[in-house]
Amino acid sequence: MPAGERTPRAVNRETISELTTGRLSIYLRCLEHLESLQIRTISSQALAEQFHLNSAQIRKDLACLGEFGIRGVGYDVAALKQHLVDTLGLTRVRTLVIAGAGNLGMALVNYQGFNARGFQVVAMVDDDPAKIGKRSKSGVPIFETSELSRIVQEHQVEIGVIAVPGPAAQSVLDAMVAAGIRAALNFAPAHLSTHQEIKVKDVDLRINLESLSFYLRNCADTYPSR
Amino acid sequence: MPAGERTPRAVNRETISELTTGRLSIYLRCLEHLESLQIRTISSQALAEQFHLNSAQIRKDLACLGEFGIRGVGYDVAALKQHLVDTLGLTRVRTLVIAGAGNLGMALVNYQGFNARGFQVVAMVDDDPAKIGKRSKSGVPIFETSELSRIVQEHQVEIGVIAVPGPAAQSVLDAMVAAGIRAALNFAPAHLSTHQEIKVKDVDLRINLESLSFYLRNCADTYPSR
DNA sequence: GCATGTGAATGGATTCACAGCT
DNA sequence: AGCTGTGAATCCATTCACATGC
Repeated sequence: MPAGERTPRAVNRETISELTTGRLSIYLRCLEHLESLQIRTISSQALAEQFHLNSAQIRKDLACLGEFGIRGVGYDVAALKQHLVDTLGLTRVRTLVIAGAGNLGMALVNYQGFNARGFQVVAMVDDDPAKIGKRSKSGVPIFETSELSRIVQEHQVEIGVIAVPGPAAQSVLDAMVAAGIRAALNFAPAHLSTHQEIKVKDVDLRINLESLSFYLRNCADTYPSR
Repeated sequence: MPAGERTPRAVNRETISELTTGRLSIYLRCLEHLESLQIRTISSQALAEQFHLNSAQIRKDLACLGEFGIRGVGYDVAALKQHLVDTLGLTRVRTLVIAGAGNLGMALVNYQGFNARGFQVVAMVDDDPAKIGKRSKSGVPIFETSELSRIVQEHQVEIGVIAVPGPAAQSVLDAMVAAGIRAALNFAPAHLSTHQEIKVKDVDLRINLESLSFYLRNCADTYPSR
């Protein structure tokens, strides 16, 4: 190995697991919080306490980005934050299209998290003629689904959000692929046969409720009083 | 072991992992679909193809419920469905309260999945005086947060949904615990220090978006054309 | 001394492969 | 023959523990 190597060793980003990237997102939040508190330096130990995580895990996760910690001291908050932003691809705004202007779609378009740091909803599409031409509270216009391709071209849309009923989800996904979208967030409770060209992430709210139901059934159904 | 044992061996439900229960929910959906198609029997092989899963995993998961498959044949759709419903505690309706009547809370209260099989939103609470006394489109009333305890008592509420901004989330969770709620779904992007008495499940929509951003950054940012 | 970065050890979850039942 | 149920093997993630560097 050449001496004096300064650039962090090439990190194979493709080898970072999704579990890890999820935690990187969480660390990023925490760092932003620390920055707002004017804290300059943080140790893996201190971070671990905040999240009930193991400090070794945090160090392993962060080591994926290269060596940015300072031994004996900890991590520089600002520098580490910048590396996380970089690694997660949040240096530029990613544009979204939401398919489905029903309750869920409308909620998402108005939801802060979908229009905050790094993300922006540029349009919605829906099949209901009554909705076409209207706008969300926040001003996002609703178009016919057939216009998806044009919208994607025009705004360089990168992420599609599927907020349509289950049976319609597959055809929406297919349309997104055809339009050139490379990543999608699927809220429909359906198993989409997915193409090579697109990365789909499922968010299934009912599974979460059912998981809580399972918990209640096994632990809390047997509560003593009541 | 006594011969002629007919009841399935006692299954320790506490040993079923969350990953497994999540898949049980998915299987349940699929079985409902199959039932609507009048299909009586299904093999783990066939189920596996639908979900891109391994058939051994499905068999292991289902074995958690006891031995219900028929060797050489497969699983009886109706019977298996009933066992899943049972195991997941979906035999009776679980009542929900949603804290936060903002965009997200309103979306959730109107969302089908939150008022479908087994779940029912009975009330919302919010701190904004302008919202108190109003109702959601679907008719769910909005109360002051201070009334949480009464609502929980009155409707035997079992699940709390936290749909308030990050900073308010912890105090809402505390109030839910105080009111006797045993399970919560948290949409706030905050790390809640959790009590023994309550099971909290986090749903972080931003993490999902950031995960897609990470994917785009590493695979799709380097697309050839465009 | 103190905290990182990391090989080694552990712990889970997934997959394989086959014995056993229908 | 066909498919389940499951020990054994494998794979992946987490945790431990310590050498390394500030």
